[in-house]
Amino acid sequence: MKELLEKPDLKRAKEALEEYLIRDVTVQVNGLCSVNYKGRASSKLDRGERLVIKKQDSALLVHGPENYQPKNWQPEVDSYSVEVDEENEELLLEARRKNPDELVEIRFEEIETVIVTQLVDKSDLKIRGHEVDIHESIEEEPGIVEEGLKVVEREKESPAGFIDVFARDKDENYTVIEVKRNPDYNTVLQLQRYVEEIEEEFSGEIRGILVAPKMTEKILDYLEERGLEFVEVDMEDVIASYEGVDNSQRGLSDFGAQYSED
Amino acid sequence: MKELLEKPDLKRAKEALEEYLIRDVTVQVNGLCSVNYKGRASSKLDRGERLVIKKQDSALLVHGPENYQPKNWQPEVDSYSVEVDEENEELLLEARRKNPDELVEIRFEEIETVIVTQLVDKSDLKIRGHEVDIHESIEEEPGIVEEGLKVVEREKESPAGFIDVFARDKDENYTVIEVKRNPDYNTVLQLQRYVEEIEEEFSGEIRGILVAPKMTEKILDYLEERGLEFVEVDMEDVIASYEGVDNSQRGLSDFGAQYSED
DNA sequence: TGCTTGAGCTCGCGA
DNA sequence: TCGCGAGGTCAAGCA
Repeated sequence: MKELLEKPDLKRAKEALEEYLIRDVTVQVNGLCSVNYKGRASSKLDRGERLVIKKQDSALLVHGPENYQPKNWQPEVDSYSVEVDEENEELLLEARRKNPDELVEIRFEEIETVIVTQLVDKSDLKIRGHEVDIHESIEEEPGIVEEGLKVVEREKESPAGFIDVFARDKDENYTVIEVKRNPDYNTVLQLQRYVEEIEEEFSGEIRGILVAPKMTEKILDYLEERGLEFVEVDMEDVIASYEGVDNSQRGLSDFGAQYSED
Repeated sequence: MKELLEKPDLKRAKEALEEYLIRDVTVQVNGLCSVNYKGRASSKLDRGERLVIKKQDSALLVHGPENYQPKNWQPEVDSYSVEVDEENEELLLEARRKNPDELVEIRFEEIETVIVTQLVDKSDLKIRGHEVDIHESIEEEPGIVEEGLKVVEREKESPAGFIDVFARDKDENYTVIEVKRNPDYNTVLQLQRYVEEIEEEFSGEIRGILVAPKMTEKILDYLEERGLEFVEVDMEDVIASYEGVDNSQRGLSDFGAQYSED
């Protein structure tokens, strides 16, 4: 923690905010305030006790006592300014933003606490079932797509672009695999282009498989008209195989131990 | 403020959380934690310093150092549980939810601060520029759409549905006004139907005006092909006229006073 | 309760 | 930089 102020007067709060709002820290302010927003729409929030958060990328959140969503916000702020109006006994915090041109004004009458921290979070949210994860799962466990499949190359370059997974099936046929979470007509055309490229390179019958967690009837027709195939991956399979990917990063010796902890 | 703990040990933190998570208070926890989510999807958030907020309606937010949106969340939680694992020296906070069946697990290794407040906020966010507000603005100030326009009826019933605003222009021509924030092809067809209905009822040339804050080229063509018109309302105009609507609710005698307070 | 639609959507990807 | 699509979308209105 960098700083913690309890019931600071507005001048003291202003000093802290001026110092920390522009720095790469997270600031939490609890206090009685009213809020005005003007920009893409316009909103007015009457006085009430709220939690105001400035994040390290300058995003601003004004949270009321309820709801998942903030009452008022600014995804990224270009410039902050802080003023104390001694006459009205209020602290005015302005968060301006261009493109779109927006302004959030927060008028504090009382400030309960100011907390300044620097959050360190190198990890990223790994949502499983996303495209890149399906790739990894297929590389790790090609049996998800088809028994006997052996991955030759991943992200293989071709004149038409990068091929998600390039493999050979149990009969040694070259196979192009395209992975999409939400396949559409364009996905089919792209896969077709890849197959044509590979047919030129390897001069033979090349299979093309679209791998996705879901499929529509129309796109399936479109796919089959072009001699291409579809394999549905169950999200559960992908997640299950992904557990292994996660743990394999820790080295094989303690793989069993890690796994049994779950 | 109800309570503020600085660097509590996990047992002390558990006591506080058990007491306050289920009560109608807002709890902010800064600490080093990892998060698992399983439900509609599945996600894993490796250890990192985060801001965890439990709001008064039991909503849960896990904020990282960046972005407007939380890394992980639960809009409303059915039940919380808190356990301390003394062996692993961690505090496990579970937020369960049914319909959909979801679970967020937060494992704290260190807790920097726990802040408990009760936020009181009776005001509501009034977003202006929404459809209903544009209606009100037009009724209040028809000049926004066109000079000399007089409103005859609002929400006029017709066999094709309710007409947003029914008016006469400065030449006494009947005019059908359809208001949409995000107009599409269907909006055009609806307006056309209204105009046709009114033409039957009043047997004459009827104007149809689509009023919206934005418009695309294609929909504009579609509109004009049908002899209909488009008026762009600037959000600023709507908001400006709306100030009057707001204040008029207070009664005329103190209108000036209220207005000058802004 | 379930479905549909809008959102100050936000966010990320690709052209 | 802009446009398009996805989201654990969320949230409100309505059948």
